[in-house]
Amino acid sequence: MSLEKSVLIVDDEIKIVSVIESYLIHNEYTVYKAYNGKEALEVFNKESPSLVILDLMLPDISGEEVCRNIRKISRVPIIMLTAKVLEEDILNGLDLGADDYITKPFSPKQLIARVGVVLRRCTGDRQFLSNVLSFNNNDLVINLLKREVKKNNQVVKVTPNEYNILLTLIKFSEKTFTRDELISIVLGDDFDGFDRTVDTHIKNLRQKIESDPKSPSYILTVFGVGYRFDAKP
Amino acid sequence: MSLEKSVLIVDDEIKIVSVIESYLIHNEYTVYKAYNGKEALEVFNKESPSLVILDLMLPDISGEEVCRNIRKISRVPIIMLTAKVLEEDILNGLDLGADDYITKPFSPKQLIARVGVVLRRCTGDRQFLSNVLSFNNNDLVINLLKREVKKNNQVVKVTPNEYNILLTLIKFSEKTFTRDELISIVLGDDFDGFDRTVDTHIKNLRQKIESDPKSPSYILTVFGVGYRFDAKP
DNA sequence: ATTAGTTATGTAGATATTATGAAGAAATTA
DNA sequence: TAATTTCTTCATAATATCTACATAACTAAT
Repeated sequence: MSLEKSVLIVDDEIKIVSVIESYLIHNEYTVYKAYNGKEALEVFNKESPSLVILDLMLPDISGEEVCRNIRKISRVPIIMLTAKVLEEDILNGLDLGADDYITKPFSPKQLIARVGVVLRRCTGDRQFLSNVLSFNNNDLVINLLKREVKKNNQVVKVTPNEYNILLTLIKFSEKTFTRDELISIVLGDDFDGFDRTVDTHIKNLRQKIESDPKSPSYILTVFGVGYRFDAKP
Repeated sequence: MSLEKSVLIVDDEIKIVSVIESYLIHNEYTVYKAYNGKEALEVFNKESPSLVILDLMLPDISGEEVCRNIRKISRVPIIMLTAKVLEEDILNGLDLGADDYITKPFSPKQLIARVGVVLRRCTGDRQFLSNVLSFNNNDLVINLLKREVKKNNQVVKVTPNEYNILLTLIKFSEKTFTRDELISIVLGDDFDGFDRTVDTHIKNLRQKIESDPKSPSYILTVFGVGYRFDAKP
């Protein structure tokens, strides 16, 4: 419920739990512990951890069963941790809704790293990660799925032509486009208008995405030729 | 960019690429291939795949470098695939922004399973956990079993087409749908009517589920493109 | 510094897209 | 079959976007 990240460790081997715990605490996670399946579900319901590390060999209910029960009510990230190395077991684990599957003996460092990766993936601003282009340290972010452009974390409304011009420039960042090329790509070959129309779209785009539209840093003018996109990493 | 999922495989071993490819195709992924780092970046820019499987030992640019370059502009999920088994390498890989790290020799089945896990986490199409979806603090509640929609605790009657459009929008929350996409999903590909019919359904839906249909907060218009659903679960 | 050519920019009419209400057609139900 | 509901189309109003043009600012070369 709070901002801090918490992890529930479920394993009946006290030693393993305490090793993982110390690594996690060292990395500033809040830690909850459970030594059997029943306890795991209780603690889970009570504490709503941000992630669960789940051993599959538990003295009472099986880890798989615990996983299934958690999945009925939550999509919390689950990392399975087990001595079972059979292909079948791993596939089954992933199929049950696990987010990662680590076999014992394992390296605590790697486990912590994977905890970080899974959390980053699951909590990181809930965007559709694969469909996002971002430039200049998230100064300019384009969500391809939504067709949405964000400048400095603020949504800016771009028109269809503006969006298409921007995406064309970005897609071939290294290339300088002439006005005619942009027109034929964005407006179609049968556009019989004036090529300076592009200038107006560029002007409007710059107003929206440049920090200083007077001296643009994304959409650069190539004098005598056209425009190109330049993204700082 | 569409509903289908695509994977870019980057590996210089042709045999490995083709094995992975056949598994992926069998699981209905679209596959792109690259056999070196330069090609990988080109294909990546051109195709915007939903996920990248990246070998770290490439003949030209190192896989790490490719990963860094992709991460400059995209948060696409990356699964690293390599013969390096040193702890250090794995930690380094995860640190570069990889979403998973699999060592060779690997099991294709497990690789595919992990692709699925990562995509499940990163992409929009949510599999519904329960039979009830609720948004905006129960302002809008949809009971999938009953096919019932509640606005502000009041049941509102929605027609079959309205329900299907709403659920399609929700299922791929945040994706902007064109009218034609909605028509082909909801009314079937053999609908030979007018795409503006969708507008009327949207209008009617908004009357039923929006607090202020004049300025909708659930079903948003994306000018020149179509509509999308936007709400906190 | 001058000049010819090019780009930047504000504005406004033209064009395109979306919202909306109403009505007939089609489908469903009684 | 009649009654009811739902779907589709259409017309029109309300918005949003596009384009062209005029003029200012800039660039490169003489």
